[in-house]
Amino acid sequence: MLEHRVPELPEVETARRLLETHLSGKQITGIDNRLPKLLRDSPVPTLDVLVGQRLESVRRQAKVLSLDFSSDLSMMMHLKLAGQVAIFLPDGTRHFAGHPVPKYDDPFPHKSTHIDFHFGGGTIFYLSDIRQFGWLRVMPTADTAAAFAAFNFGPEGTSDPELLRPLAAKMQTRSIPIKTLLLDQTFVAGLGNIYVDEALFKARVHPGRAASSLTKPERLRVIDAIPYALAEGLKQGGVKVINTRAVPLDGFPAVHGREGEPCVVCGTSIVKIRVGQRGTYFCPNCQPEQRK
DNA sequence: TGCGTTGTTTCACC
DNA sequence: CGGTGAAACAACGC
Repeated sequence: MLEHRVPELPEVETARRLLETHLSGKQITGIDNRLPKLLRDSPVPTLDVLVGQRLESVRRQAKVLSLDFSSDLSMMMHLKLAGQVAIFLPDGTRHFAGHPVPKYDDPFPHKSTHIDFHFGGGTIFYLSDIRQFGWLRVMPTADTAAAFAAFNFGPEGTSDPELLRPLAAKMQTRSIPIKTLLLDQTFVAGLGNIYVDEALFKARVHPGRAASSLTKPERLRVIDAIPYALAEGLKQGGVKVINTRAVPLDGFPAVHGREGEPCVVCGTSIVKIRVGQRGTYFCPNCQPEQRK
């Protein structure tokens, strides 16, 4: 079983920072696109128009990135579950965000590396996607606002808990499992399967409970746990790769992917169930199905 | 070989 | 019409 580091918001934000730090101000000198179908529903159906352009900024909303170039063109990008951003600098250092395949010390381009973006000065941005589920769209920068708006994203999960407070009332009106609600990007933007499990563990709420069944203290704990879990992930996503190896932080994730292992809080074995068709990990003692 | 995998969209149904 | 749950979809490893 492949170890997953699926691109959720912390990984996408890490990718944004890498792209902005290492590529902004640089000009694209050439693009080798070996998988043109990644441009799905793209208003401009080719990357060729970006050659010769300079990257000005990199924006993110939820898990969607926009690379904004000179001449008012933007490339929107979604890494979905297996996208990887790799930046090779002329000094030989490599910087990564997203899925762990290709591995950090593999030769590039890897067989799952689909696009090479060559930048002035010898910097290369490799976009890999072993599952080929991600997408790119090229459009005028002026059209990105409408393109972002069309996703109808809820508030950013990284927001101050105070700004997320209105979500408490909305939870009361929904009968679906709290986990399913938190995965809905129009409810709150940025949580994926891993961080939802982590947030609900932190909040001590069973993932399968109907959102409307949560008490007020539970709703507030869930809201507080959303930015907490994302910040924990960002802390790890931002960890530098040392000697071409990613170093996981101790204790994270606390429950996701740890079936049968002891809960870090109480030692009870972590249990895996399915909630809304998703593999779901939780501690049956810390997150009881019946309110305590 | 069919199942599991995730983020997102679509669809049937009440 | 809207909420809900399930299926579909992308590709591939096991």
